Amino acid sequence: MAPRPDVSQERRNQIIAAAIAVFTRLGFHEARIEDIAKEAKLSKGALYWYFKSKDDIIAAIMDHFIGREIVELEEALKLQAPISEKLMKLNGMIVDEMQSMLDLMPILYEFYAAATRRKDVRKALLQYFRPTQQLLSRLIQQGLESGEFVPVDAEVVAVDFIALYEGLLLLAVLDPKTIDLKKMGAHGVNLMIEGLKVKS
Amino acid sequence: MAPRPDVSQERRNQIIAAAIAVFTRLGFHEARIEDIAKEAKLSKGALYWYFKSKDDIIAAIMDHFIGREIVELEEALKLQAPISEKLMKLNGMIVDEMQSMLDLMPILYEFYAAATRRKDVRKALLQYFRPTQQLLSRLIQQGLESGEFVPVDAEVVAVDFIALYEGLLLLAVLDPKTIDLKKMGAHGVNLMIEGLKVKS
Amino acid sequence: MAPRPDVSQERRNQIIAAAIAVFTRLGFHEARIEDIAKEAKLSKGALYWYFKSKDDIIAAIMDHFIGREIVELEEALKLQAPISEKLMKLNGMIVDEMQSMLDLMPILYEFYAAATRRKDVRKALLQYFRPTQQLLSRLIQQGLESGEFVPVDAEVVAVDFIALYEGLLLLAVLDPKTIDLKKMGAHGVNLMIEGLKVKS
Amino acid sequence: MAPRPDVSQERRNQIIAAAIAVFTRLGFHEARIEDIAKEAKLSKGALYWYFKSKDDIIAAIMDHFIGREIVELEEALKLQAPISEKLMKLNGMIVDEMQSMLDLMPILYEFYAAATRRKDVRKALLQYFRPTQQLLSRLIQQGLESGEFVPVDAEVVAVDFIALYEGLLLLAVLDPKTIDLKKMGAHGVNLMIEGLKVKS
DNA sequence: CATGAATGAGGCTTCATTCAT
DNA sequence: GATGAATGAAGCCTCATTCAT
Repeated sequence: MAPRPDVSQERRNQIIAAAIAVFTRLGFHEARIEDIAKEAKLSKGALYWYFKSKDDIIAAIMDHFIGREIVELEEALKLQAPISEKLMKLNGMIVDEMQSMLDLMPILYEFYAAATRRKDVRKALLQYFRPTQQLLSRLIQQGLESGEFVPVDAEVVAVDFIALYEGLLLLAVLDPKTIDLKKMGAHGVNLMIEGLKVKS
Repeated sequence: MAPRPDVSQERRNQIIAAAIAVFTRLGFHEARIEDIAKEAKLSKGALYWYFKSKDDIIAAIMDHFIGREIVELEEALKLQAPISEKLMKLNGMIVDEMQSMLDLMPILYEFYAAATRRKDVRKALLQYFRPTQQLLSRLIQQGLESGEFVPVDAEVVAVDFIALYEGLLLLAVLDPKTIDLKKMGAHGVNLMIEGLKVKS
Repeated sequence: MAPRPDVSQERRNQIIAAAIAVFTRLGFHEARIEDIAKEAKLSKGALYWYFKSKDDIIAAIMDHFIGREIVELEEALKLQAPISEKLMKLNGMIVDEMQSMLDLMPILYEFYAAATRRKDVRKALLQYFRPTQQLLSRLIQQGLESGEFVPVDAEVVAVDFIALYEGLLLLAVLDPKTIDLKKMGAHGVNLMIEGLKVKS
Repeated sequence: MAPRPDVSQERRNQIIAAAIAVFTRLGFHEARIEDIAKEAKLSKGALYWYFKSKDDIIAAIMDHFIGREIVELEEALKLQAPISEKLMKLNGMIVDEMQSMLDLMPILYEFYAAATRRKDVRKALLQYFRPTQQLLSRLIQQGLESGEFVPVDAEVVAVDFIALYEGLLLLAVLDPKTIDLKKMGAHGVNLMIEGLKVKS
């Protein structure tokens, strides 16, 4: 009588979660469909009920990454404070988010590797960075206009910020013992912001 | 001391070169031993004469990357100039080298992805960064000691520099049209150096 | 005696019809149970409610073929006319029926192929031919007895007639543009009948 | 020193032969690549060294069928005898050949089934019949021109002959005990030839 | 040293069949 | 009766690796 509730979205999420876990552990190539099925506590066939292929699962994960919301970051712009402080605050938030993404780096790096060869992956990843970059860019632009910062190309500096974050993330992956994302991020960003400030 | 360059070494290099070309084009997983053999104008059997396995070829490529010399960089330290200028100079050299590595990024990123799961790869890659990092670190240290720079943790700043470079490299891979490695690298480094300088 | 046409029988027919359509389009192997279900506007589960398996559906189709009545053909024997004319008339009816079976040839040929390996299928198909063959045989026998035909083995000639029909059907499938079943059937049968007639 | 002789043609034939044996036994669908490999005393991989896919093997078998030579049949035309005798002789040869093809009927009928859905298969099979048909047609045409036969459409009669043969082949497959290809073929052809002759 | 035919384990995927709802 | 999500056995095919020549 009661129509069975549509479980398909739930299943898809369940499979995506399992796939992320397995891909993280083994990488795209080493991970077997069977492994993902087991992790999801489903049969192989069930996976193919919800996804067309292994690649389709990977694509769904990519979307899952890209689709992250970053609304909270917007808040940083609304504070009443010097731009440099806003930037530091924003930086802190970004680093916090990165910290939380450390576990996903194995997958993210597979995407980066794929991006070197596939335009669609490049595009998707760029979308991933764009919101943050635009936020930074706007903020820096504000600093320029308010006279707080020396005249620079806001876009370029925004890219430099992102680059710093991304680079630290990579180094943190390679050497988590030595690299303290938070500390080193703050340090680097601080330097850049100091460099931006007009010398009084 | 130097390994005598017998035929064997020549063949190995020939194979490594072919493997790099093919892996760059296709990635580790998509590349077939057959493809590498063809690229090297050898038979599959010949490859197995010189390398134990596909993984062995990959490992050799890794060594090939790591083993690159960076002696020229050392020169930067010997100039007679303000540290900030030396740093800028060094930066330029590093960026130039990176520029030349852009083609190898597909392989490098596969290594990064592997590094997230394999300690040996992590170690090897760290070795790759270490010399540059130490060079930067020493230079910054000099700046501190000479009073040219504000007191900072030289190690940390060196890492921030490397991170900036690495991050730009990633972004350049994703969006080569927009990202001008040289310009943006100079910009970012310049900001940091400005931030380092003691305000007069 | 007649099986009461309950819902069950109706559903079975519905499924058989769908299966014939799909098998015609795709063949036994390429056709999926899912395809048949869709064609029948039923669910896969429903199909399994009425049939034990895919093979069971195929078997039912086989029965469906075999069970076709050919009562009308019997009429041909009752005409008052020379046997040769009766034969021509019968031939026309057979060819007309074949014409109408052209659409089912894809399935019929799958059965023929199966017949080469399965005795039960062979038996069933023979039953399919037998009535027509017996009809022909009886008619020819009449011709012999009436002295209208030269002495021949009626059974053998009946088989030759059937063979001619079947052969034309095959050729019509392979080359419908060129093969005019009706015309060529009439032509061949006419020749044989002429050959049967006693030369005056 | 001695270059290894090229075994590829040999291997292909070996595989084709094995495939014919297995397909005859099991049919295209039921036959496993593994079965063919075992029959050919090769590994699965070896099959794929010489053929791209299972379908490729089937296509090669098709070609193998089509490629049969029928030169000997041509001889029948050169005899100095009445056309009707030549036709009987030709008939005998065709039936003999068919007799020898009985074992291949399981495969041939799979092709026929496929032909109902695939134009390329139809074309190939038509090529298979064409030479024989043309031979028959020419012979009948001779009979017409010499006044030995009543005026008929030689093409049509040739098709009827072929149809008779094919039909008998089918019936022989279904009921080998009853159907004597040779006898019934001779009988039917004889009737038709009698029908062709001008009544003296 | 070099070749390339041969091997066979193992992956992805399909789909007939089942069964909880 | 009917549904369609779920199962899992089994097939085709790939490709790293071996080895006779």
